[in-house]
Amino acid sequence: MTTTDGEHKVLSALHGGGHKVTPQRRAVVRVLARCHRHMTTAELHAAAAAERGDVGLVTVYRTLRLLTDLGLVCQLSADGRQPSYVLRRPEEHHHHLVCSGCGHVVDFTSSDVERLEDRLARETGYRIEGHIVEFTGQCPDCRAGR
Amino acid sequence: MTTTDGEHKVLSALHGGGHKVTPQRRAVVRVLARCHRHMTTAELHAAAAAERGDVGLVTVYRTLRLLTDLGLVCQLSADGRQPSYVLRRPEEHHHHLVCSGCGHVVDFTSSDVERLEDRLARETGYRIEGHIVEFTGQCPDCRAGR
DNA sequence: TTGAGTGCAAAGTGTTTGCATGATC
DNA sequence: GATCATGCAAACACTTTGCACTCAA
Repeated sequence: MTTTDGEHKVLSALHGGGHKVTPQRRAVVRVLARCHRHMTTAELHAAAAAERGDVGLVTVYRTLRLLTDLGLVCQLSADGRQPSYVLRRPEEHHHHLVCSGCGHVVDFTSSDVERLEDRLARETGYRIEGHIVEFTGQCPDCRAGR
Repeated sequence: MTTTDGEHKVLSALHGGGHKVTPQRRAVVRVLARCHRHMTTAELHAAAAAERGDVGLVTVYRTLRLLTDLGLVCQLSADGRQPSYVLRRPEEHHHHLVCSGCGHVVDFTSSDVERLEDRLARETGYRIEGHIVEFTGQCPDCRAGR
């Protein structure tokens, strides 16, 4: 039963924030930490329940909300209907490039986005509050047919 | 009963595509053409029904789906939960800056996004297929307190 | 005239909430 | 031991679908 860095970091943050570290939360965090794919609530529930039978779907919803509020997890709006989630790895502000095949997520930062934001503020008079910048594509593996 | 350019363009496109131009569709298109705000399905339904009593919510859903498929309307994923919609005004590929106060939408194009896309493709080996780029902020009016 | 379009009601999803039980700190 | 977390079931919110009727072309 190996413990990844990311997993440990999240559990510490939970504990430090006065939140209880329960087996269910461990299971969800472990799943998130182990893969670099984005997952929907339902997928996470299935994976977490495979580790520990007693992880309810409702708990997964509540855990994801908590982790998102704490800034430990990023919510991806992209793709289609349901939001999906990935562990937040870089400390600084970043964006995501998501593989439409396997769901693998690449984090990246870009001064282009900040520059664009400045330009928009200047030209429109808006005070920019936030943005969604997400790219989708096929990763090298999926392009090669696995 | 004034008819805006946008309204006319959309109705022509509908007709040209072999779709019927019904009073209900007219009402939805008119509402969309008259304002530069993004609106949810429910908001559009309320506004369209105010013009003509007999516009059902289901028809609004179906009309928005059709218009989106035809590329006449843009679906905004941003904000919170439900998607919202705006008439597609520029012909070319563009992005949106949305006011979090009044919902006004500014269309813009940016070579920064294309540049970023190229860089990502080069550095990650991904074949980029699409992106979501949406900014939110407060428009000058809303900043001034209306 | 005729098939696309509409409205209604019902069914489908995905998510949240109320409440009693259970486990962490 | 007190409190926060969990699970279940029920409630919710949004969207889609089945079906008979209507109307634009």
